Amino acid sequence: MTAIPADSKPSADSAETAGAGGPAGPSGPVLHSAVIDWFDGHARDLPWRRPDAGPWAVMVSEFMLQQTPVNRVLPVYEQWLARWPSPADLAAEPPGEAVRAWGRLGYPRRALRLHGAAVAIRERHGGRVPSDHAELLALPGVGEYTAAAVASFAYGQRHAVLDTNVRRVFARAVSGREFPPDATTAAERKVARALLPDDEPTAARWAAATMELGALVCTARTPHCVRCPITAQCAWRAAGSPAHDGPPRRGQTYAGTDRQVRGKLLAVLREAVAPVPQAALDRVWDEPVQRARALDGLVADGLVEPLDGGLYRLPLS
DNA sequence: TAGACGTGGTG
DNA sequence: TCACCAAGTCT
Repeated sequence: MTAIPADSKPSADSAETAGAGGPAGPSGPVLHSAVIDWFDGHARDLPWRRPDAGPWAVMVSEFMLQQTPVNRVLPVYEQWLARWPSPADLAAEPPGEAVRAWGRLGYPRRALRLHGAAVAIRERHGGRVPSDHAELLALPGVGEYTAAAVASFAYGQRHAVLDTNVRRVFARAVSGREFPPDATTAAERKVARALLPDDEPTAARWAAATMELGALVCTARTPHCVRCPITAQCAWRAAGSPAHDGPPRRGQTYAGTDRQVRGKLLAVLREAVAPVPQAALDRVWDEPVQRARALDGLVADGLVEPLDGGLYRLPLS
């Protein structure tokens, strides 16, 4: 079976779409149908995908899902939207409340940025999550992926949505490699654009479907090719599923790092209802230089507010 | 552009 | 057990 060509034309090219199994390989629409039909039968019932989930709910989910598994997001997401059903509701509270409600999701700067995005939405967009990609991109915490995801999932627009799942699916199916490059490349964007269905609703469906395929089937550790709807067209399979070559992929160290210390410090402040004395923070880490550096970093990031008398709390502004 | 930035589940 | 991994963004 012919693998998906890296230079696939958009499906508008009727000459190519007409002949299934033509010389250029599988046509776009065939590929789209295979993945989207699979999605129709296997998509998880996630709250941010339900009809009652508006743009704000989608945006909240996208922030929380950055580098964070679905299962850990679910309970925090539910509480968050119950407490702050609109951007204005969140914007009306201090940023520290967002950090507190973030709980142990990790990367708490996301909470600060989501709060900042809510403020910006109130100030610049009349309290409505913007639908324009450039306006989304201008919000704090919204990068290339999140802007495309919100525009696509919340507003049904046509955007190349390149998250780690989609990048892995394309790396395998199109490029014949086990893993994508460390950082998103122009070549990956080109592939994603080329494979994007022409009409908006189908493109939005395709974006969600390819993400789900990567999350459930074309997984990083042990891909379930037997259950894959496009296994017959996968370049990586066709090549015999070669192992990743080249330099080892960047690992994440954590134990003993500033990140760990920051996490411990912030955990104390999240649980506290009143300003916390320095001494209480000193207990979480015994190495004073690293501890001070971590605390300074949290203050510099706006995650912690220092008060007079050696007291600290989550930020009121 | 490489590295910082949390946390916890898992093979 | 312990690296690896999870819907990235920012500098």
